[in-house]
Amino acid sequence: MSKTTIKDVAKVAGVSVTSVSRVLNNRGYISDQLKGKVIQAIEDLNYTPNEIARSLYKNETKAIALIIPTNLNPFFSELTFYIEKELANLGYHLYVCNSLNDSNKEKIYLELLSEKKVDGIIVGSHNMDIKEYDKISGNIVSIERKINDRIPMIISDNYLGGKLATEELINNDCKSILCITGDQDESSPANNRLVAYSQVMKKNRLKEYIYRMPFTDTREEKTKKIRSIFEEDITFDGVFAGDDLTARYVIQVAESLGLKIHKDLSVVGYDGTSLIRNLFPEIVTVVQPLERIAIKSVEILLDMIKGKEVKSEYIFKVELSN
Amino acid sequence: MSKTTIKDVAKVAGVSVTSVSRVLNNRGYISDQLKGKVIQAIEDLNYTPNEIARSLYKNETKAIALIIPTNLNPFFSELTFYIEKELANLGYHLYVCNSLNDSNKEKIYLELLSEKKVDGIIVGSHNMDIKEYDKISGNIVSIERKINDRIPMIISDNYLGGKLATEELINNDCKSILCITGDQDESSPANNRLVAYSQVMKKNRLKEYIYRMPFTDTREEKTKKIRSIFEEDITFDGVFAGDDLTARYVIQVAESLGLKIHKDLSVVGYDGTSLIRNLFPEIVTVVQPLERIAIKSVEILLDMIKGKEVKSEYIFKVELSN
DNA sequence: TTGAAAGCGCTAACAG
DNA sequence: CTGTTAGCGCTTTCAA
Repeated sequence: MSKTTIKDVAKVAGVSVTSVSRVLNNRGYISDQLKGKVIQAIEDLNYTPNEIARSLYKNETKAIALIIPTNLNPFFSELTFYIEKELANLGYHLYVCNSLNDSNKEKIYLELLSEKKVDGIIVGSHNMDIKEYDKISGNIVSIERKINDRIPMIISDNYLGGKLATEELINNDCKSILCITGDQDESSPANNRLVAYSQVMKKNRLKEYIYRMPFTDTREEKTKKIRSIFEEDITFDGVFAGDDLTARYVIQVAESLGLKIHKDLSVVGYDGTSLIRNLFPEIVTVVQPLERIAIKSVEILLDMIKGKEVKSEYIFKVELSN
Repeated sequence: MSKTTIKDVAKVAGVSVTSVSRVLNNRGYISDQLKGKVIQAIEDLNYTPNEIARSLYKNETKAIALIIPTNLNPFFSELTFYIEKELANLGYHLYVCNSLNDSNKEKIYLELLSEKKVDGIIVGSHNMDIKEYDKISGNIVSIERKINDRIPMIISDNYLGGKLATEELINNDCKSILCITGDQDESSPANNRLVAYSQVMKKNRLKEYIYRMPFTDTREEKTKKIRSIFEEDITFDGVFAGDDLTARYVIQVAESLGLKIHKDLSVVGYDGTSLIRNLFPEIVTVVQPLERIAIKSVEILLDMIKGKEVKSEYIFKVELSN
């Protein structure tokens, strides 16, 4: 928090601020002699350039914001991790913004862009009225979410995921398969999992059972709902859960009801984060290539910042665990 | 990303930039008439003040950095969540910095302070040579880590945690209790868990078994080590694990070896994050009041930024789950 | 009440 | 090769 500025360095080195700036940025003509003096002064004063001043001049902050519902969820936690890692490698820093599915909070975070505090935003959230995004200029990419035509989308192949999951359950001889999905709307890429489920079920002449469970439900709420589903007369022998946490809750409820997993009930989850797979290696799940998605998001965003043309959609394959 | 500046607003409103600044900051004398014109112009131009310029002038960024080993770990994930939440409430933004236990990375992140890109830093990491911190001026608080006398420390009562855990195992009639701990050095607060374990064991005339497992070990490495411990002749009937993930791995290995948890082997974990407790409600663990720790860290850091006096240590009680 | 002007720390024309 | 100087967009004395 030293107050040493480029002026102090210039004074101590006995040169102009320009010369200091030159060695700082290693740009422009400068004799080795001056350079030496400047470097010496910088060391003596333990000087660090003020990045804020640089940002103001360059109109560039080397900061990116990531807006997600909550980093408590392993999916977003892992996404955050890989994005931060990649950005750090490239000399950027990451603001993490938990919108908590509150469109008002999301809006406030988006202001980081117009306030010039960030060079770009990666959105993994989606609560704000989509139209609001139309007003916002600046560099934005979106993960697993279609926002508008100007905002590139990095997604995984949700249709394939839904297909793999449903087929896996059918291969396990399940006849009565419940699909638990989030409360996303039809335009959401995640909805394609549902489409795939329906198609595969139809093809196999099986009756569809769809249950919508809001993302925002707590563990207690989810568990309660799952319990009441299982306590109704329909006896499912397969569940395709919308995410791994839900899959785990289903397993907990089923076991508490005396069901044997794999034998009485097959469960397939979704996401396949390392944490969940470490904690519950036995879980069958659709694995998203999170690291690749993260790296691609960063790549696309930085391309946009550099003014390069980017495609409007990037799709990644998923696969079944094990 | 509009390029509208305060000058544009002034021009459109037909006033000086000073007046615009006045209404922006709601400070100083300004007639209602001028104020109205300015507000109108701001709306017409969809103007947002450039926070970077403000930061430069005020020498304050309203940004805080959190340096942790990795936000993949539920403990740090939850810490990040609560810190970000609290900061957002107070109008601050959070940079998340995963040091990956690499002292060089930690050093680079610390530069955020001297570059004036942040107003303060919360450190939950600890790899950098402690002496390096002495050179750093600026506002820093530390979580669960003694860095130096100038840096306040927010910790939980590790001694109490170790005591509760060991006593719980003894109450479960365990006679042969293994303590798995991290590779922290003796000055680390976490070391007090070990001290408590030793004292309680001694008091009960039980033989101590301590195993050090580096934080940085992967799940595979940890599992392998745990397996070889259990395959040796000593047959433990109790394990005090250094964190909940390790506890889970112990349980996995034990079950794979045909042991019944609770009956053949009792396990007590540490941390008690909501995620693990949701996923794994039956786990017995020492619960740290993470939200309170997070809020206190923010409070102390902001106090330091405001120039207030703060204590050098803040200790929080822990408790056993269930 | 209002505005002109200096300056936060830095970079980059432009002269020399 | 080196230095003077004009901003980057904003806030705040200080005069008017």
